[in-house]
Amino acid sequence: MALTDEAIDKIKGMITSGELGPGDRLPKEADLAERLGLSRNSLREAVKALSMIRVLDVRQGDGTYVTSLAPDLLLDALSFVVDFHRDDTVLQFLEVRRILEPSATALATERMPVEDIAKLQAVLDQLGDNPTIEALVANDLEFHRQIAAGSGNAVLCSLIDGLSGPTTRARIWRGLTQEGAAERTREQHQAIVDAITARQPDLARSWATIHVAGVEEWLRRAL
Amino acid sequence: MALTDEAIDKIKGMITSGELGPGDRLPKEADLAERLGLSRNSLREAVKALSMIRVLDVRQGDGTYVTSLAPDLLLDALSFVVDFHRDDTVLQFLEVRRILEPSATALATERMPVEDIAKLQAVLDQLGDNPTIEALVANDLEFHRQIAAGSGNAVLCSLIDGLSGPTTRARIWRGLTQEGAAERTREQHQAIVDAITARQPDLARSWATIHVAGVEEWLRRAL
DNA sequence: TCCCCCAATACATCGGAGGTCTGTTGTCTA
DNA sequence: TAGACAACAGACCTCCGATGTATTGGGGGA
Repeated sequence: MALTDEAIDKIKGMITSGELGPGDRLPKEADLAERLGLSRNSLREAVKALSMIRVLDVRQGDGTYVTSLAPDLLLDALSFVVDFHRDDTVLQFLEVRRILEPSATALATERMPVEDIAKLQAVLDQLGDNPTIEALVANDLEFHRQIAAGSGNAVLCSLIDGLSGPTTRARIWRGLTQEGAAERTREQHQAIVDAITARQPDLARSWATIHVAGVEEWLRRAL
Repeated sequence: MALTDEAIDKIKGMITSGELGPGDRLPKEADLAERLGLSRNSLREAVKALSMIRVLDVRQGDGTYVTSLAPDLLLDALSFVVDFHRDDTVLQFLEVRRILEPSATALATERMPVEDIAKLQAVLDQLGDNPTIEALVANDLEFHRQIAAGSGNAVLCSLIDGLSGPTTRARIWRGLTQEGAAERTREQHQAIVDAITARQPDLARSWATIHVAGVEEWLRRAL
């Protein structure tokens, strides 16, 4: 195994063993390099890799710290990864979303406080009459994010959020190529909010399924 | 933005733009560094980060290549990330598993070829009478991996695989075996295989739900 | 024709130097 | 005394040049 990978494992070990907790500061580069028995350059590669996946937070002029290790932070890296995928695998991501999103919506129906439901409605309302494609997509993203957050499960939330990345592009194309899509999306979003407001999980789940399946079906035909 | 991060973005751009495809070889370090306008050391940090998440594959003495970019490769990094989580967030991961695994099992029930079902049964059979914890963990991992693979969705498969990393699983098993849950798990595994063999998706889904929920419930009590 | 050796290639690792950013401290002024 | 400014030290950022090491492919010998 390469020296750098070893260093990564050792730092990982320092964290998982509890020697380093969230928010703790690492020894300075030179000291840590000496302790791990490698050069600063090699150590920096290890630290860079760990900061990429949000495990470490390096601040120039200050020091290197362990992040909060919150699930949403760590799963953030997911969206970076899915960016690399080409159109043919996007369908698989969408299939997974069709599994996750309905469940998240059902959970949100049960757990979401009334005031958050109001915020959800507000998101829908703030969309004007003739929004741009970008505004539509941004609004859609925000809508689904709030529902995912309403599930009360940070892991589920950021997973859905991350998976939505690659499908975003697809939605933009959809908006460009399919005229009635925007209006239908709005209707479905409203139906989901209504179901949540009425506290009917199975109805909310069904609408969410239909909503995602609609995008999926369109994409399947388009490819 | 740091120079290294810029380099990461540029390399990412070279791939997403199609200039570099899966399997392609990158220019050698010195050339690429010059082209991107930075030193070799800084470039190496960028390459290291990208190879961490399996986007690049560096081979000493040969060169640096773009990987296949297959979903399973890229989501592999997930298990690394999951390892950092402590017991309190593991519950959230398990909750997500309880959403994904039943659906994957149901999909596998419909799509899995007969010979793969036989292999699945073989996995269960090859476990002896008094297995070690390591054997249990490995067997459990293999069982669920084969089912996930049977769903025919690589993204779903590696997501499930990554969500309960070996570390997490081992930790859970260590606790479970102390309560003699090994036998119950084996029965549930068998029930899942039976349902798949009978091609009854709803039954398979239910067993999978029960199976995951059992672990989840135990963990909830243990914390 | 086959096999072994070696030179070329490319990544791995190292140590040091100069630059830049940040937080702190000490001083000056109102 | 309170606030603002300047100097300082600590820590990361970037680069350079050199040496070590693994892989590959070609040339020479049997």
